[in-house]
Amino acid sequence: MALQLTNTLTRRTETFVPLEPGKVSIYCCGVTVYDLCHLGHARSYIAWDVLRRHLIWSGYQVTFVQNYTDIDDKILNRAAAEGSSMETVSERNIEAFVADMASLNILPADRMPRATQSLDGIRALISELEAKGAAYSADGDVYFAVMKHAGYGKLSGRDLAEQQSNADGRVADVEEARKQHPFDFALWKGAKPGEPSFPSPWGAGRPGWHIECSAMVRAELGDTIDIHLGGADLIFPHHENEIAQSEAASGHELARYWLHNGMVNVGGQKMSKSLGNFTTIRALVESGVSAMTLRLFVLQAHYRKPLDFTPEALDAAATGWKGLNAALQLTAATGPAPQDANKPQPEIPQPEIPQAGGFPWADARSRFAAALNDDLNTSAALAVLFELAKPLRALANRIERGDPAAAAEAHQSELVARCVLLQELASVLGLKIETEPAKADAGSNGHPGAGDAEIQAQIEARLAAKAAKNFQEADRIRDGLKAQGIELIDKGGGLTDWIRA
RNA sequence: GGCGGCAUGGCCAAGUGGUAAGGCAGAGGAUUGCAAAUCCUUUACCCCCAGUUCGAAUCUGGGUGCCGCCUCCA
Repeated sequence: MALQLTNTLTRRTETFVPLEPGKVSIYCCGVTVYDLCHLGHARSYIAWDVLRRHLIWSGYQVTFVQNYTDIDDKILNRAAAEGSSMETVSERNIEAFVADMASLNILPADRMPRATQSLDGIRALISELEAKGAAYSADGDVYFAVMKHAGYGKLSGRDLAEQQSNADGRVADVEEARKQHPFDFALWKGAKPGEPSFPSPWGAGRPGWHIECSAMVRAELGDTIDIHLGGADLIFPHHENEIAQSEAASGHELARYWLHNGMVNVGGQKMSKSLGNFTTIRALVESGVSAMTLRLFVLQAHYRKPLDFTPEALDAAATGWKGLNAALQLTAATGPAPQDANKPQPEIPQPEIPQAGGFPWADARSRFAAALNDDLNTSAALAVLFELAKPLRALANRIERGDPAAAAEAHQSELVARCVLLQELASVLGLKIETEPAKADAGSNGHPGAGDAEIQAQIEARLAAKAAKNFQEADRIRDGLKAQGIELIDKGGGLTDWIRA
């Protein structure tokens, strides 16, 4: 089955056909770099990362461009508040963005243009629009005239006449008064005193938000691209305006497919900076939630539906990930060596990997592919992963316990084939092995708790007590350690492991 | 008010005409000195009403509830 995608533009799920066979050009709206990314951003970019990985896995040559908006009121406000500059705030948050995306195992975009580096293209585009009569200037600002563009509203389903009457009752501020239509939006904003500005034919100022993306798409990928991505909250006005600008200038369709992801909700409300109900990726990871747990949490829901963020759901994902991770760890020990990490797309195997024919689960690969082809049904795809992983995690556990027969079983051809397949499919979802955090530094970073040596001594004492059938003493030691946050795990062969709970 | 979307077991969530995937939690069992961890087994007729159909969670109409966008937002 060919890839089906739900296109916001047509409100239909359509078969994906690229402009050029075998190649896909993608533009993904990035972040305004005034603060750290939160779970909502993570959801969006994980979803699109899976789209990208799936396309690569399917044999497409993908060009993925994502922008940074590094000129914006919010950045200026932040800079003013902390007494630094726009550049300082931007640079810091771009660095954080790169790190956060990497921690979530999101493939870096092929190119990441910035608004501040795209000014020539922006000015050229505004000039073109002006020459075509689609833009007008007013007091140093330049606006796009929505009434001059037939088809304005086609993405979001808005009707200009209707919206105008709706807007009539609103309070019109100074900026509103300059507009010919309430939906007209700024292409260029005249400089305000004390703010950074850039020269232009319309006077010093800075670009509006929407024009940045139009200019960057054009500079990086051309007039028409295959897929344009973004959050559902960008449909209007951002993407609507982007279409209007680009199509008014070029006369060509901007993007064939528009994909939008659903929001992350908290208590039934959208997670957002303005509501203040957000949790940053960083805060989650620092609180001990693993990156792959976040990935699993996000991928268990369909990308277009709203996703509720609750501690319970996150716990469920953490436990679920533990099982998959155990299977993947066995896979790493059994399967073929990982590929060269320096290759451009190192983690995504190409489709030539041999089929695991002959086994009852041999159709797992095609079921997985069918799930992703069905408008990125990651939830159904994950079900295939869990199915493959089940016997592997059981085996991993037996090996862990020192079962000698288990180690031999791991090399049976069926299990090896299963491992190879699991590894391949997991990589398409961007799920990768997470190793246990090191125990060594615990206790030394301000947290009260026993040092390793002391814990080991206690374990020895308890084992001795157990051997002497002094279970009361053994339990006393265990409870004592538990009070310090140390949990003991008895394993086969008289061994005891421990974890910091 | 306009546009769009969603309602499936205790929680999260697939499934778009043929008799309910998966994860988590729960229950029973195995294992354990007891635990923990782990493994095995197991748990739903799909918001309400009406209709179409041999047959509907899935289609149609109506109702109710919830969410997003209409200002910056992934």
